[in-house]
Amino acid sequence: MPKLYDIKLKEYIFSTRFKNNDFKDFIDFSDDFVVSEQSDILSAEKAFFAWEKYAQIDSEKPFPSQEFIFDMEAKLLMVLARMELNWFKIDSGRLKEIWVEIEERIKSLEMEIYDLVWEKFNLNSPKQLQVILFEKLNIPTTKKIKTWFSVDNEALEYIWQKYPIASIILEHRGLRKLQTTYVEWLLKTLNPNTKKIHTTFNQTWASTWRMSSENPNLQNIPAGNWYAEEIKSCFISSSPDYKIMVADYSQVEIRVLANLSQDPILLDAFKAWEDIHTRTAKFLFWDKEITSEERRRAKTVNFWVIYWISGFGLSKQIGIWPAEAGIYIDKFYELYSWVKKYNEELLVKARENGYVETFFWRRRYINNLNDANRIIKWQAEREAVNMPIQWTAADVIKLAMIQIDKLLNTWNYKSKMILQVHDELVFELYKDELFLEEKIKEIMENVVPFEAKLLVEIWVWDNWKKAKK
DNA sequence: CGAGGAGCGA
DNA sequence: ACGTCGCTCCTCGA
Repeated sequence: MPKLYDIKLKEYIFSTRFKNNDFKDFIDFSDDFVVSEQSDILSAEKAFFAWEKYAQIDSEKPFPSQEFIFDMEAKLLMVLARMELNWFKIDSGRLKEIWVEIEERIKSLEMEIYDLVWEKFNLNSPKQLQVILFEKLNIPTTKKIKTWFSVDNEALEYIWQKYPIASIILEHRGLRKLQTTYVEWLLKTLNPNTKKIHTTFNQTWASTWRMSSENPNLQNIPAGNWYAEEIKSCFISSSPDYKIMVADYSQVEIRVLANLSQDPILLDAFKAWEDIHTRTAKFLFWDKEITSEERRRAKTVNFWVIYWISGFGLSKQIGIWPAEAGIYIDKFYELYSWVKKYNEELLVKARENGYVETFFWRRRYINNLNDANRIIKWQAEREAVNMPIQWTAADVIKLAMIQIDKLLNTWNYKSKMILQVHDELVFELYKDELFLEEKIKEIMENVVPFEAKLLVEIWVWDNWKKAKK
């Protein structure tokens, strides 16, 4: 495998000629050309930015595993280039139908709103909406923002029971979002010849070393409500010979936390294949039969406590009083006492060294841990606590992607990896290669020999829509 | 064109 | 003041 800087030297010329996305105008979308040229250009871009970023790190003190990380990113570079060439097929006909359906609903919601206020105004303008709600209708304000009072979802949800107009605005806004950001943007970025979506993966732009995706961003396709699921079902396989396979890391962050903190209760729960949210719920709510509502609350607690959230923040999340939320947080640390100890020691070390490290010794320098301003200090602490978890999770899936790509390529399988969404991989699975499902699950779960084993869930369908968890 | 408000995902 | 990050949309004023 060539080193990243070798790739960079070889491809530098391309990256300077085709900065950013300008190159798309030069691409002839006939198949041969795409495979050879575009691959070079995309790799070049990534190599260029990756090299720049590593050059920065090089100027810092060297640290043990730099070569390992460097090697991983270099290998991933090629994997991403291949993924971008595979593209995701879209059912554009259905997408256009959805656009029309949404448009009709939006029009009727608009009429309802204009009727209620006896006036036409621009619903897309928060400024105009503020005037209508807070001056014309005299609705009490709830949340201050820089300029005046907020009309965001949180504010509207607070008043919708007393003022029905709020719920209409909420629905209207949600549908506009789907229509413009997703349906229209997907149709715009769709390649008309191949009916496929070409996203660009950025390997090195995110400060967290997560990947990002743009033109279009395929990492924030909505899910949950009816229209959102309809949009997801428009992501289809490129031919009837292929299925869409989704492989999803289950609770990856809390499993990573278990392994970093070595908390015995947490480790045991995972080793015994217990449901971790129920485990927490049993402790929070006194060991009786756990209702689904209690499990849901415990899930939120598990999820947020690893982000070092305040009692105030947690209370807003689950709609309880701050004092009660504070009790949940204390309880969490009582049960998983090593997690608390681990976080405290991590912060002590971070203050001494000025940095924190991930499982793979990626390093993050953190400045404001001793800032006199509490707000800034807390933010730095959250960053310090978060980073080893989030970044380790990002590395886990990167390593898995490299191995899976190797598997698919050495045996010349027809199945392809087409997308990464942080803890989820999407494949086109060829009909004669269904056995790859097990192999891929095996790779993903064992790519890092954690004590609390990683768990991967897999779905296979005709499209990207999947059952709600 | 950029800031600000808003909202989607992980 | 009280998860983080990234991408995209729209408006509005310079």
